[in-house]
Amino acid sequence: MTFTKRKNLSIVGFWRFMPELPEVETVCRGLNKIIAPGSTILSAQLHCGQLREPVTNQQCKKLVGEKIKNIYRRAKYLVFATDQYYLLNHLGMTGSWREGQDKIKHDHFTLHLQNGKQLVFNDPRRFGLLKILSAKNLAKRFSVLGPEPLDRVGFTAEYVFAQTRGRKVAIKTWLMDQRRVVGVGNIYASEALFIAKIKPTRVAARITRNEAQQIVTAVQSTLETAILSKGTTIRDYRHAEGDEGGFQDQLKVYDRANEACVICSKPIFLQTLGGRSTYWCKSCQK
DNA sequence: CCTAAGTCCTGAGTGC
DNA sequence: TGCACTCAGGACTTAG
Repeated sequence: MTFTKRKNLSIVGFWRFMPELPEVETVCRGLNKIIAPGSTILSAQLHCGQLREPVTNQQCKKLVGEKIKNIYRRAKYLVFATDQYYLLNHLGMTGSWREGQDKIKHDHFTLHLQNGKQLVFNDPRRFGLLKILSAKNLAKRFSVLGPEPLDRVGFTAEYVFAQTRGRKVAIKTWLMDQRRVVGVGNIYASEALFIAKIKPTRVAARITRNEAQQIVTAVQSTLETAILSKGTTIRDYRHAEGDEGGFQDQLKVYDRANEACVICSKPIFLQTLGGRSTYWCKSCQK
């Protein structure tokens, strides 16, 4: 492992983990503690404008002098709300924020705050996103997103049942479609379907009303437990210092190909579904 | 060579 | 024939 261990980390740490909803939520809470109770931006420096969408230093300069009122999460996005603008950020696959004065490889953006702290966005694969938007344009971007999975009003069995009618995609692919419900990525889709005892390959339209309820309950309990564990840290970053998630120890199927099912002891099956690694138990999930 | 957490785009297909 | 929508597959990128 060539990963450089980070020392003297703040609460933000050097987050390197799977950015699905629980991870983004964890990052969001940490960032809010750093900016609390609200910090004015002294400078906003771009080091690389080639992320998922191009961004220019000139656009970033609009943030200078703005006060960050709060940072919130919508879907897998982070939104830094300032007086006049919204800094929209997506972690992509490998994006992370840390507090620190040092500069390392793949640092793309630095915010200097009046409280003396610096927030740095790092993203090796550059699948992440940084955008400075007006309220109107932010709303436009978010208009395509489905309900928050932890919203008991928007994400219900009735909703899942209705929205899966006529859908021929596999239920796992459906769950990961951010237009249907947000925040569920490849790890938690496998995990939630294991809890729901439904096989990931099931055609969405064949989900029954009762199964829709099982899916809603499983998605919510999985995500809430993961948030309590501060997310999942896995693979290359497993040994990184700093704030590390703990949910990887609770994964029941993801990354456990051929290992014993925690329920029936039969080997966990790995298959590619919609181009993504999918883990499930052929015995427990129907 | 393979794999990887997310999203966006294209093109083929379907149904009205 | 359009039009709107669905869905599968690939592309983007770097690192191990």
